[in-house]
Amino acid sequence: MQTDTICLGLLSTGPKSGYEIKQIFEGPLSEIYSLSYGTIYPTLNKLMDGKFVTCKQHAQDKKPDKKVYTISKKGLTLLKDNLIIDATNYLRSGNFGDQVKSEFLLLILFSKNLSHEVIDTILSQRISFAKQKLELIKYEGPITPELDSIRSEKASKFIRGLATELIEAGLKYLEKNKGKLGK
Amino acid sequence: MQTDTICLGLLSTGPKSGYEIKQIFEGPLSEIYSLSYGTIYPTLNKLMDGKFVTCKQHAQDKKPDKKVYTISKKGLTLLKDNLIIDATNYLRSGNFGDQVKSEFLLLILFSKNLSHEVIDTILSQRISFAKQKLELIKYEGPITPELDSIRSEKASKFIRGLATELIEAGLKYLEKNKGKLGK
DNA sequence: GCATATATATATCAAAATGATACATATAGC
DNA sequence: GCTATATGTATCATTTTGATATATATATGC
Repeated sequence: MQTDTICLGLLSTGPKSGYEIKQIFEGPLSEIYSLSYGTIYPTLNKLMDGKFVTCKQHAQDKKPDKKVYTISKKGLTLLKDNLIIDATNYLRSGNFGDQVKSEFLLLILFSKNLSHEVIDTILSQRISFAKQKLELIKYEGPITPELDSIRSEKASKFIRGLATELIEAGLKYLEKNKGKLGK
Repeated sequence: MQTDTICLGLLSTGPKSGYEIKQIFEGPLSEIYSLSYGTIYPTLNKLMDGKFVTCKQHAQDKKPDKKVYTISKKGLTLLKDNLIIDATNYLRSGNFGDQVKSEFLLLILFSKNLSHEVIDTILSQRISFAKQKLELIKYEGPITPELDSIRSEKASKFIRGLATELIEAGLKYLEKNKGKLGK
């Protein structure tokens, strides 16, 4: 999916700055996708050039201006068109485009070359990491309005539910099978 | 994790060609990681330059020569050194480096902009896709020797078990909740 | 009180990776 | 006989990353 489409999709749930888009990928969407500043800022500028978004500069005393982007009518049209194309390509290719790169699992795969102590540490660190993730994802308390506009979407709840199930399944497996790897 | 380390790790389970490395990322390791030819071939050449691997060219009549790479002693040392560094960085950073980019979940996230029919199709296509994946991952029948050298590793079985649990959990969730998204 | 770390905020860029394409042939299906 | 897929290596423009720079405010610890 093009970065343009992803940014427009996020802006379709409410106006946001580049920094806030990045925050979303570090928080609520970290199980789904990621984008770096080097991709986000140029994309927002490109969307500005094409009038797919508008920008309001909020002066903040002593902090750099906050540039809040709002999707335009033209942008919303582009978003819908692009999503339909993406969905159609999906269905045709039979490839759902999920890209997973897990350094944890690579370390496990190559664990023959590591000592048992290191492997044990990696596994237990991973388990506590997964528990933290679960706490974070289940958190329902107060949050910034920008992040909340994502969190309250029906689709977002669907995805959080799925992510929760996946993390729990992984956690359960690791706790049950961690002994089978080392010795 | 550096591409060098990943290729060395795969070669540590037996000699392989660039094409076979790619095949592994399309098949048994598709749940873990991916690499393109544009990354694999230059990396193998770089490893050759540094004498971390050796290469035997098998002439095949009418097909291009098959270049089979074997890890050297120097390469095995580098692999172990790099893995320890990676494991240590992991533990220090608290970041397990998993990178997930799911176009499927993005489509779901932005599904407000799609028709119910398209959403339903995406969901049911995804469900049958997951079922295919499960069949593939559970397959224990005959396979090329190169792929088998990966499959028979203890770590590999651990990872396949984990992948199976994750896919099953996701499948169960989708089947149970698919109705909650559309209407 | 002072130093250090973290959060807010945008921007840039070298290095790395992708995705597409090119080339050449064999086999399998229709 | 045609077309699609599989085997196999290689290249390259475009995209993305990951690190860094810049600037300030606030919170934490000693």
